[in-house]
Amino acid sequence: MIEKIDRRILRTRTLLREVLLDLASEKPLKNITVKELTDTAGLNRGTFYLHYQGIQDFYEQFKNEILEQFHRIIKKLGHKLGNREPFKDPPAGYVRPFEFVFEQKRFFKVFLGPGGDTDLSRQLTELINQQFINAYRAEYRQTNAADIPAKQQYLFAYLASAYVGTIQFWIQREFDLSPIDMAILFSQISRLGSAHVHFPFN
Amino acid sequence: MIEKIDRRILRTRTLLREVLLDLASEKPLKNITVKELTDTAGLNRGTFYLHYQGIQDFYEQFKNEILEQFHRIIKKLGHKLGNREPFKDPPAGYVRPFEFVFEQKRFFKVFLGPGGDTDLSRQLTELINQQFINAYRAEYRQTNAADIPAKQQYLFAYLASAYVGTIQFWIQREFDLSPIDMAILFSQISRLGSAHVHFPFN
DNA sequence: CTTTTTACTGAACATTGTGTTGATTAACTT
DNA sequence: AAGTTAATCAACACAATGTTCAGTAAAAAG
Repeated sequence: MIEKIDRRILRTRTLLREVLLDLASEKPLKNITVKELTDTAGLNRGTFYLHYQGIQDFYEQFKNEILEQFHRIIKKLGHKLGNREPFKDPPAGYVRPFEFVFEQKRFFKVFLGPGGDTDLSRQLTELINQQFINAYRAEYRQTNAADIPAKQQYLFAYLASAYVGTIQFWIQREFDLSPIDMAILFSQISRLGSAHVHFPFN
Repeated sequence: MIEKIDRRILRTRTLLREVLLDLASEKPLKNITVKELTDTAGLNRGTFYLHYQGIQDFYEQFKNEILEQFHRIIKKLGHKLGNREPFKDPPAGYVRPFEFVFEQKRFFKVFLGPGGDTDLSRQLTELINQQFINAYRAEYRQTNAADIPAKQQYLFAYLASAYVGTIQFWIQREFDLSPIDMAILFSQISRLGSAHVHFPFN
């Protein structure tokens, strides 16, 4: 069932997001005000409050939408664990997350970059971490997550944060590698470890 | 030459920090105001502005002091790279960073946890990343950092963010492992990779 | 095309926190 | 004990917030 949303609502909401991403590339998120947002959008300040409880709520909704999309993408690749071999020709599912970040580059640059959001990085990491845990539980038929050995959990936390951190570095370098290369790169490092990785002189 | 600082100055500054860490364990940093800070500290609001330009400056100074201390600790261990073997009996230098985090647990819980600081995680990662780069330059007699192969740089970014992420997870788990165990854990995962790590059942 | 619904506007309002200032008091240093 | 300086108190203008309500414009429904 498709909810029909008033075109005016859609227009102002997307406009506000566009303006936000513009403003946020000049100054940290925390210094952006509702007044500034609506002024540059040419909207009445009151209009903002018809849609959001406050600026915090505005960010939250924006983030949640992206997080949901990201979640839908990564939950497909069920068992990242099984494959112990690093691949040279990555399955599409492993490339997709990087493609998504690239598609939403304006968002990620702002929210994941300096002066960005306090929690997005953590939230992404947590999402990926959960994915690892789910895969582990499926493989070892472990009912509840608390039963997973501590060090195994640390491994997942390690990998998840390395994953997000690598993406952040990728953004910082203005996406100098392709999504495919990123998928290969990550699989190589994380599976082989720093001691066994040797890159051909690219 | 040791600068003698008026005891009153020292008292109010440390008091403000204490109060901050108290308040911040109840609510996100961004919702803490100067008024709230000084009220609960029993200080006049004007006094705050005798010491800091604003709340942002206050956070900045606090962070920078910790970052400097952390920097002093990790710059000692020159070449994390050389050791390709994971160790079971870690050198003191590799344990020290974890000890430091543990000593400053109140600070790190607040600034690195949910509702914490926007940039500290990134700044720590950057600090460690630089350490890797320095070590690499020393080893390969590479004069400037830009000449380091891209994928090598990605490896460093990967490791640095994994390092910080592991610490964050450690904090989240209320420091369930000892600093020594953390040092061992990190060296094992990062050197062997997820494919070759096998933890004894504990 | 007309009617009805509803999103946006404009302006006002009280409230809260900010950053600064100047005179006074209290505490520390020498 | 004298001199210095940090903290206090109260007041100030200022800016952003969140809310309200009557009026207008644009969409959806018939």
